[in-house]
Amino acid sequence: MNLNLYNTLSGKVEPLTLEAGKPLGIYACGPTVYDYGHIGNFRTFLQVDVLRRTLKLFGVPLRHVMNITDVDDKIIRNATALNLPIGEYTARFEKAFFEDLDALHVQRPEVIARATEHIDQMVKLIERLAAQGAAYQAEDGSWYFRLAAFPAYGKLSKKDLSGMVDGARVDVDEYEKDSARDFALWKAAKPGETSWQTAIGRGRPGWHIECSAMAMEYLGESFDLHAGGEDLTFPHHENEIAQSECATHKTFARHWMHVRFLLVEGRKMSKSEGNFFTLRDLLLKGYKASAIRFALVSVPYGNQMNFTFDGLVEATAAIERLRNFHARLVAAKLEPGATALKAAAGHAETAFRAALANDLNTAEARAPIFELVRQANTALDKGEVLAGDRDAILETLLFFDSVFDVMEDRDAEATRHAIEWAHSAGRADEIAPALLAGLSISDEEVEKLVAERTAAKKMRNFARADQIRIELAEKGILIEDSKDGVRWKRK
RNA sequence: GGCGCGGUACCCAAGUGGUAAGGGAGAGGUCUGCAAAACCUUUAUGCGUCGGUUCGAUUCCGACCCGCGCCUCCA
Repeated sequence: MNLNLYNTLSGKVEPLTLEAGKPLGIYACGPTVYDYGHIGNFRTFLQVDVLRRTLKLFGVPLRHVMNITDVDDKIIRNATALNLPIGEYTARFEKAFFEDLDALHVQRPEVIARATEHIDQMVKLIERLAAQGAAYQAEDGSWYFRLAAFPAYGKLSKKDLSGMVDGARVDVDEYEKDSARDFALWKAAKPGETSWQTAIGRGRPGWHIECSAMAMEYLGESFDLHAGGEDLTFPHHENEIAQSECATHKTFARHWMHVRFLLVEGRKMSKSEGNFFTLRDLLLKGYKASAIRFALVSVPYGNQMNFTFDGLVEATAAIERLRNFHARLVAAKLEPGATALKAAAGHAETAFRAALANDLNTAEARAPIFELVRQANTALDKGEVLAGDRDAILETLLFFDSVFDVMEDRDAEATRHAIEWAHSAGRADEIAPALLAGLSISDEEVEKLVAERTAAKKMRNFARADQIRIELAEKGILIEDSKDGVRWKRK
């Protein structure tokens, strides 16, 4: 199946085309590792994860590159304040970033590229630009890209530069640029700052050049798809296009995907609004990683999403519904054969794939899955499900989960990590009491009490049975009796 | 100011020129020792407002109101 994806460059939904024999090349802008990631960051990474999982579902071989920006102004400032080498500072946050991605089940890209490990490639690219007069060095030793060298500038963000006057809203006094809109390719070393000695002088790379250089290094001078948050459209991606296409005279990325920002409780997320949350904040409040993933992924990437705590509660309930159904289906004792349900499962899968193919419409993709769950539950109630139906339904769920990845309950691990981190980071007071209650009882102890309750029930000692259930409920353990046995789970 | 996006039930959220997916929540019911889970019924003659085009608009066009984003380094 072909994926139709909105292309910022053309302003239209277009099929993502493959070059014969080559894996699809994707470059997705990664984090600047200067702090813990917030949910806005993760919305973008999660939506790119949906993209890569959808392509894999469609059988498309991938080469997905993500950069790590591990040198920039904020990093230097923060590391200096802590009196740390920047490498030590960034390593800490890079590690945290990948822990967070793991908690959210974001798959690793094929290539992870650190800016500081590609200085050479950046310098060569700047030299290439300089050779044709598109880059120049200012008196302080910094290098700039000459916007005048690239007339197509603005084609991605649809900006008309002729209306923009130098100096109007631009800081012109800091460096000696030919035009205020020229952007930095290379920043001359300042005393005490991290820098590299290179053929173009001592200094450090500008932000935009790293993505151009690393994308070309791993995907070639022209590649399939470039993705990132919507804020990057301008100036970051526009600048990448300018410097790359100026250097190579080739189309840089053919397709551009931008993930829209989220709002938190209806407002732009900001520290001053008090609605700024890292993943860790949410885990410590007791929200499950799977619920956060499901909530962040369920609104299509092209739509602004409103992230709310009610939404997390809802996502938790929706996932429960799926997991309950899955467990019920697997445990059911079924006769061989198949009914119309088998075909229904196939239709649900077709609708699921079609929704994703339609510009990654995750909201639309969920619907047929939930519909199938209801149909199958109804049939299970009536005892009408046969083994062949189950096989087909489980297969559909597998495809669904290959993209959404919320069926298997691996939440306790992410929560436990967050709690350990809170202790080490001096934030133990932020851990929700309910989480601590849940930790106070092991699986073995739960099993023992559940067995005792089952025995008590058998002897019609309902008082004791209820007492155990209440006791467990206080620790966040839910017990469910069914014809096929007793099941328990952590809330 | 320039460019762009959106306003769908109690909440979240798809969608379509021909009469409103899905999830959550609420209410009633079935099942159950009690629960939980599950199922059934129910909750928008209505899709920001006002006009227009059309046999017919929530869907197209216009105006207005409201919210949001980008406009030099925030995903």
